Amino acid sequence: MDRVTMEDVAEEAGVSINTVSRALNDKPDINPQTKKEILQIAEELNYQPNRFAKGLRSSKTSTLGVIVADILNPFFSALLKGIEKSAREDGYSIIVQDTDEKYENEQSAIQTALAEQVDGLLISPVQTNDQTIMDLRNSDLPFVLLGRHFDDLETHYVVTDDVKGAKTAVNHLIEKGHERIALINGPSHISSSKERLRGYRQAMKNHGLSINESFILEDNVMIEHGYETAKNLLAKTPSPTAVLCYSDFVALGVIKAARDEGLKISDDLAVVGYDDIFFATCLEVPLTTVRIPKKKMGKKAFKTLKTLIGHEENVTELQKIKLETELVSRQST
Amino acid sequence: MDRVTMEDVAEEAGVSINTVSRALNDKPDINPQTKKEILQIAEELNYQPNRFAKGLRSSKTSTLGVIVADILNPFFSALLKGIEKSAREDGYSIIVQDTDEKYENEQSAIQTALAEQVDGLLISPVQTNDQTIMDLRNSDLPFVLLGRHFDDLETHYVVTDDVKGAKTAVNHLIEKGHERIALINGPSHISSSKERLRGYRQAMKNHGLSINESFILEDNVMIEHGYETAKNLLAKTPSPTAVLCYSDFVALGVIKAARDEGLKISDDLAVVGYDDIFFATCLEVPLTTVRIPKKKMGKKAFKTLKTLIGHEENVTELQKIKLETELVSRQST
DNA sequence: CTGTTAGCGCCTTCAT
DNA sequence: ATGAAGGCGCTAACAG
Repeated sequence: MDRVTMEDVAEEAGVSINTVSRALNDKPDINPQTKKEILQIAEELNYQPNRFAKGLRSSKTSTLGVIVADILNPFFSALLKGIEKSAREDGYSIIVQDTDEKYENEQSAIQTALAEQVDGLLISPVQTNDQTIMDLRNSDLPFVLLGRHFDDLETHYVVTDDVKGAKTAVNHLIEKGHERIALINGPSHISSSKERLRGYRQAMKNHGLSINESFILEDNVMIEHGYETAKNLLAKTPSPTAVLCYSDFVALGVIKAARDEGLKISDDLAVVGYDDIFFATCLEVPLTTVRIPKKKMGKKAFKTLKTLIGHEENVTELQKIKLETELVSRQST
Repeated sequence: MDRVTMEDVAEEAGVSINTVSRALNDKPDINPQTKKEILQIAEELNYQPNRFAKGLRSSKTSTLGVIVADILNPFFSALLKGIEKSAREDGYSIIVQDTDEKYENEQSAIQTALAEQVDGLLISPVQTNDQTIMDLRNSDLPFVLLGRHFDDLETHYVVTDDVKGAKTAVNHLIEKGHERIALINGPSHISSSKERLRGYRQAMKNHGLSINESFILEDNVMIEHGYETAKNLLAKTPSPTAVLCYSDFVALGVIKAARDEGLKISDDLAVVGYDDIFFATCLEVPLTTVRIPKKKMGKKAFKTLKTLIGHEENVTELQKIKLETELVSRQST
């Protein structure tokens, strides 16, 4: 049994293919009555539009590309979940690609997305190089950056307010009486690292605290835990009494290192994570962390992209969206 | 600047569209020299085949559907990562859908996949009902079950040997001297739960240990931690001295509950997880767990599906693949 | 309001 | 070894 086409429906309804098309696509110029009949018949026959014919004709595919840096990272999984859900609700399919934080993969992923003729693209860029994104801007494919953005490259993006997020976290630590506060940050080429560093510096400065530059360390995102880095940090004299981490994963590593040193979390070393992923609550000492509204962010990114797709070539105003984070205070501080 | 088509290439090369098609698709009946020239020109012009035209003609899409129960679950993320990688290497794109372990979502996801005209489907079924999968079997879309399978429904699948996995874990606990061993299992409609229960029973029986049926509990997969369940379990008298958990997440909940009770992990309560997800090593007491080769499983599932797609309508032999797990012994036992 | 016509870009006969 | 013609299923333009 072959797939049902518009022709089948047309025949059954005794009208032309075109009329069927009008009915199915909510076009004007059709008798409500015929329309109703056609829809009915299409339903009975279980008509499913052929995406490829449609895509070929209209060059609209109802498919979006999503390029994330690492699906295994719960932060991105959660974004993906939000994106998938809202896209699906809106009739879009998503094609997912994973770059493993490697620039060359980003390049080929974007190439692939272009070849796939997606209607739009959501990307969390690797940021070791901005060439691909620049190229992309020169193509006419609408895209929105996800969670990361460039200082010197104007694009649409949906991120969180990382300056503020880090600032709030540091303020919290200062309120708790800490002065020797360290930062184990992500790679400095990533915008969120840069901004969190800014937030950290601002908060310290605002409270008149001097910054020990050796307390500012950088870690790899992919390795996802700051164990070694924290080891180094804790070996310093004087050692910090509090650490703000780039992610909850990094915080895990820090906690492990602290345990090795016989330090008690909170009492001897306060730890603040970032992201608020599931297991933050499950630790021996539940983790204080900066919560990112991940699913919401995914949804928002989709909505934003959809707006762009709607307006097409139009000079749409640049969408620069910063969502708020929330400090979730638990027992690690 | 419009997209480059075969026509453009043909014009540039001074040949017919058809010849270009022959060159680009490695068809016979073409002069090696002209072929070479055409490929050269296609390259220069950066020709990209139009998937939709291609799909329309050949009804092959180079796209696979992947339907997982919960992207947020690191087990599925890891599968996805393996699938994405191997699919990409082979020129396939993947369209991802998430069912949130809900049967109605599975139904619509499969409908969607059908409408999307993917070449094949990878599914981790919800298993509260097998109707969708039965329907799918009656369509001619090749599909492979992922991580879960049905007893009474013959399909291709790639899973792990859950009977053996659980048995090995229980054996390990018995070797350590435990006799009151509990099982906090997943929902009983999921095949892996059923099989792990079988493995548990077999291991206990083989060692002549009697099973306290009240030590066998069932938990929700989505909630992803067995905290409440473990609370109940630990309140029993006599209480178990060891627990095998359905996942590392469940194990986390158990550990938390044990902490509440003032029980020391390993000494007072031995805990074995399942999956071996990242943070299993990062816990205060690193978790002994049954490692599932997740990425490998993803790759294997893709390969299997690809075989089916190759052979098309053919009565291909049923692929029932069970991968081995590995008990990773850490400090929680 | 409805039908006819003409492709979208590609691949598959069938000629040459 | 190459080209011409036709059509996959659909939508958009133009007639009526």
